[in-house]
Amino acid sequence: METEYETRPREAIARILRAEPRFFSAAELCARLDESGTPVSRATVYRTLERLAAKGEAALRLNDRGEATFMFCDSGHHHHAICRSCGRVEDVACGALDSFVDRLRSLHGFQLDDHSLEFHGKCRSCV
Amino acid sequence: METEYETRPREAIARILRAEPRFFSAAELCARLDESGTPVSRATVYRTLERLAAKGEAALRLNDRGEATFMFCDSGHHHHAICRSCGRVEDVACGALDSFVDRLRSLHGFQLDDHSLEFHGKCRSCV
DNA sequence: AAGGATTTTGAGACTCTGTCTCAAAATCAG
DNA sequence: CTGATTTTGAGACAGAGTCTCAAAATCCTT
Ligand SMILES: [Zn+2]
Ligand SMILES: [Zn+2]
Ligand SMILES: [Zn+2]
Ligand SMILES: [Zn+2]
Repeated sequence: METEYETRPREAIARILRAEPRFFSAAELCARLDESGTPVSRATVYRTLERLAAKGEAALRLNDRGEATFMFCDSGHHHHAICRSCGRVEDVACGALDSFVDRLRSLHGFQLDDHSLEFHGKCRSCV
Repeated sequence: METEYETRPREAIARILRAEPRFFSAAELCARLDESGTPVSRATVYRTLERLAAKGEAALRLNDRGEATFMFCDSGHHHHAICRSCGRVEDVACGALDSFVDRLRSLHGFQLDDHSLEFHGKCRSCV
């Protein structure tokens, strides 16, 4: 068998991710965990995040420095609008990309099977 | 004054980038340069790519491992369709994102000022 | 509540990407 | 050719992420 254990490190990480709708880097999480009195090793932070992402419970995003960041997130297909100043993330339903798909197929013979779309700006409280 | 010199390393890098419409990582370029008999140090490869990107002559893209990759590219705003198997890139004009912009503003009070959009699939010769 | 099979963790070594330094080499104008 | 200026390369360095393996935690069974 392959049972899953509920452990203190995993709960501490989930608690931080649950608290804010924004992406956290592994380093950020380590710092937060240290502050909150339940330190967790880097290895475990990475393992836990990877596990959450694999289960579809967290979204993985590379920030502009190429660092992996994670956020709790619905599993269905959608996109994100990220606030430049506070990092807050709004989910955005996908749609209206059909024109791109059509154009690419007819113009270049390109067969699309995926896309990534992300918005940047200022959220209501940061404008 | 601040003159720009034409040097062998810069020309060798430009020659490789010009040859294929796809993104190259610094490591890839170093390997190619070694093979082609005009080795260039990593430092110089990075400096040259950074310089090209700053001048708007090359596009910077983080691949799925967070590594910086570069490609010669028009400077105006547009997007890319990238072939999963051969890496070939087709430029795609931007458009049809107005519905997203409207929805975000009215629904969340989010003030958009930028976006990134990328397509993945198989190009004509790889289907 | 104790024992034991199984899963998880942490410390630290390690790899890899990318940056920085500075003396040596290349470029170019005069 | 000479000399001022720019560029390069070797290697030290920093930071993200991976890996190992013994020790610790979890949970099931008795
Ligand atoms: Zn989301
Ligand atoms: Zn979508
Ligand atoms: Zn382009
Ligand atoms: Zn666009």
